[in-house]
Amino acid sequence: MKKAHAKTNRPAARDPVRTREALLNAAFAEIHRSGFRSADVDAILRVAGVTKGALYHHFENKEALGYAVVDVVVADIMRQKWQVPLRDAENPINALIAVLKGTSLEKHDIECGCPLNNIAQEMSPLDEGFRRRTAKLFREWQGAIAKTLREGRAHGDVDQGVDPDQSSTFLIAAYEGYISLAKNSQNGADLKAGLDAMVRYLDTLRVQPTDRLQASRPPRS
Amino acid sequence: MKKAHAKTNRPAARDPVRTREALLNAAFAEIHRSGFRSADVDAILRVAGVTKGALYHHFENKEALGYAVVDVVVADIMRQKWQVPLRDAENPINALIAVLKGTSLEKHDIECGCPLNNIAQEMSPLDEGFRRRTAKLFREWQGAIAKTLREGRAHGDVDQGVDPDQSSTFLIAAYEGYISLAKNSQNGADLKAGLDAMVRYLDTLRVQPTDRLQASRPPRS
DNA sequence: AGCAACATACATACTAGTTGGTATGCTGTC
DNA sequence: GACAGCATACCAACTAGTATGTATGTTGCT
Repeated sequence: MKKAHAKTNRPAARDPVRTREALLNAAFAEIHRSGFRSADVDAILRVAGVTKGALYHHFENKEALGYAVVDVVVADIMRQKWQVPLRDAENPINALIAVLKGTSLEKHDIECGCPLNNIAQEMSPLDEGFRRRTAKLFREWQGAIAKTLREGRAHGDVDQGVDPDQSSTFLIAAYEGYISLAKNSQNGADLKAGLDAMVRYLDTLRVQPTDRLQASRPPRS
Repeated sequence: MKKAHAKTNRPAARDPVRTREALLNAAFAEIHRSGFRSADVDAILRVAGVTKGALYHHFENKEALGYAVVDVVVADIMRQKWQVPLRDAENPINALIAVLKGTSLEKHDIECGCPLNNIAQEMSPLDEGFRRRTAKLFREWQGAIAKTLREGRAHGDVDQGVDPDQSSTFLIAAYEGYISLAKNSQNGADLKAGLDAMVRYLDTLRVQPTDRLQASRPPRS
């Protein structure tokens, strides 16, 4: 009996779940391009194919919509990219390298940057609700990498000298930094070079011969 | 007849240089806090102690004011913090470490983040004028560090295995990354830990005994 | 005197949010 | 099992506030 509405991206009449998702997806795209404050609500409605009434039925205001975008859409993107591949990986270093190599070098993605970092940078000083939400996602991200490294260390794939928390934070900082630089230069080669540097760093975290000093691994306690 | 308005921060009557500087400084502060697009022109005027007429006498529009802020104020901040100390440094590694240690851990500075990166992140995808200007400053910054490292290598203070360009870009990416994370967490200890990690990395760039393999130095060609 | 350097008041445009109303589908009742 | 009753889902037009930018007037140097 479910209405099989066909081709448009406009949600079928009376399909609140679809409507809500259409709004979230459209809002995410608009926010990703323009930032939250400059995100045009009317543009979101046009893409979602609904009107103001629908929006303000599902969300109290623009801020609540933005919160939901972070809680649902951005959170899902990050978890799909990082947590899921790391969760059931045989070798953590290989898995991390694979994730890095999976980073898009598409023009559009480079120009828009990291959605999580974008919102965090824009809203952290201005809105505690956004700040807490993005900080939570950063913590989850950092914790997932640290956990993987810790397990890899126990399993003999990661060197004992590695501090999982420091290395994890370092990886995230470098990753976001390179993405930021590439967003500015609009040059995919810059991001590629940065990711390559990170891959080389990750290789240094593998188990090393114990007789060799390892002074040159940056993040250690 | 000269109105001897003494105590306010309002520029002296008929002092165009002062007026222009007051506008630039007020605009920088406002943009640093709120970003360019959400920067309130009236708030800038209030802080600068002038009116719309003065603003639009000196600048064609808000965009031109923003461009000037980047070209003058932000450029000066970056050069004072990096280029100047590096220019006449005896030891480049020591100088870079000193610059890092000079990074403010004040609450206000952590919450606002790096002015250059802020504007670059916000405006790069939206305005080519801003993008070119910020990209130029990043290039200058990157070039200055690379030059220092190159000279240090020739002088015997930096290891021959170091690629000045890659290491320089890496330093900037990590620096901006850590600042971004701290801006989000609003935790000065996070930034401190990141800077410490960078200092440890910088120490690995010093001349090393040649018989030791140095696989674990991230940015190399 | 005449132009640069401002101030004041106002026009114009945009945009988040509201209001009042309509259509749809579920649910309990007979 | 059908229909009254009702809550949910949505629409279109409007409002109120805010933002940039402008038109015009005034003041002070040189």
